[in-house]
Amino acid sequence: MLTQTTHRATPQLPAAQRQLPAASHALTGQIELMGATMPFTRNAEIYGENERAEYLYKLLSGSVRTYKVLNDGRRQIGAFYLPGDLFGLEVGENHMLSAEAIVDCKVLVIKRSSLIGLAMRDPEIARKLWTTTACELQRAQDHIMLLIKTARERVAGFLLEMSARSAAATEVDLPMSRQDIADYLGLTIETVSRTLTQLENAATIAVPTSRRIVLRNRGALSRLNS
Amino acid sequence: MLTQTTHRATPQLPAAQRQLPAASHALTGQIELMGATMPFTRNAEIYGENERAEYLYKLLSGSVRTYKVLNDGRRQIGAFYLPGDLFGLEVGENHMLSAEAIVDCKVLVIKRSSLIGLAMRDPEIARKLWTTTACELQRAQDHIMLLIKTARERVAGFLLEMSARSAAATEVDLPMSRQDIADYLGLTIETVSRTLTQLENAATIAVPTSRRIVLRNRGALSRLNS
DNA sequence: AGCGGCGATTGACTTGGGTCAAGTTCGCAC
DNA sequence: GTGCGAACTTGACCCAAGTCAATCGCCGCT
Repeated sequence: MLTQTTHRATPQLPAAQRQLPAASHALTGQIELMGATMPFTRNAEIYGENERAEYLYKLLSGSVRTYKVLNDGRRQIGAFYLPGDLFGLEVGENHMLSAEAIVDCKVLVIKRSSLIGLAMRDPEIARKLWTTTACELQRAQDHIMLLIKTARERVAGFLLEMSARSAAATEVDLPMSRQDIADYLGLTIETVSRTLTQLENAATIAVPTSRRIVLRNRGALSRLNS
Repeated sequence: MLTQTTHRATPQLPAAQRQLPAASHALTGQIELMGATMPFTRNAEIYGENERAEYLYKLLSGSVRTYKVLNDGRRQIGAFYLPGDLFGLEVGENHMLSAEAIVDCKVLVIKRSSLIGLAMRDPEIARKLWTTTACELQRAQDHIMLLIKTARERVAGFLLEMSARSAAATEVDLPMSRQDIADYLGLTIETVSRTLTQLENAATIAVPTSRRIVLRNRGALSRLNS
């Protein structure tokens, strides 16, 4: 890789620590009353890539993954969504990724057309729609930065990101499988597993159960996170 | 990687062939009259990561790269912009990436605040701002899909993308160096070079000069592009 | 208790792409 | 022309992560 000579003087906080302009806070008003709450069971499809984007979704409980599948079967997970997150908002007619429930979920479903109609009248709503899309863009750009790093850096970054998004300070409860993590990070399940045990051996984390991770040395993780 | 069993029935066109909702067409109206045209010389910084985003930019001539630098010096190029493209539009206060002129450029510079003021009054403008951001999101998501592929697939995807964006059908004139391409694709300069000669040996492309590439077998490239 | 079965871990081996080090080509200044 | 430097290419070697395969551990079922 390049050794860039011109460096910015004001380094940005790493993605995992930075407070994203929370999509969860946007669009919380009377708009939500326009929606109906729907349940989805584990692994159920919420919408598919290229389907018409009739609705916007707000996750009430459970967790969701969005993804694309290449025609040779490789899957790339675009994002994980946790309760409070908005997802599935599109500007164009169609969804760009598919969405599935990782575990049983409750989702608030909001008609896109009525929201856009509202935005035509109310610049405040229009701005919130725009902000929500910008939030996704930020997420995607952080994701790109993850994908150019080493396996250890990617896993560290992922753990910090999940930790920043969950309530508990030092303990992360992962709703997704190793396969999901691997497909999010562009690694194999074996590499994710090996990297976690490496970090555990280095006393950086503890893994009491496979879905529960304790951050024992956040500094070390942040250092890895570049 | 995963062998996903549930496949969508309606496969999407690969990114390079799909017609993006062209940012170049958005926001072309009286708004442009609000801007002043500015020249930038080769390698000049147009704006820096984390700087206040006072302006939105429309490239009139030349080409531009946006990028981030990790604190160990690795650089990731976020996008290349060609004449007609808009860049540097932010919803938040600050730029998320830095932007530099790849060659001497002429850029139309538009005040963001006046544009946003206009959007408050005119829902048409508001929607165009939103669409422009959605366009960047699409680009970022396509970029993510590139980064999980093999070197040959990345290079093929890059060539198809550049070809789709340039006027000439079978010939691509690259404004950027091998280092820029490498930092865009998450590869090293050596791997990019080797991959291009591989493709040349396979009669898939021709490389009359290092900045000029002839697509001799677009089908083969598309097949690589997954 | 015993039996599957699935997800996760671990091990042995392979390989694609990175690293380091020469060359080569091209453009430009003199 | 000649000389120089930057960009690019090529070669030899190495290593991080992928592949393939075996094993473990946990949970639910009968």
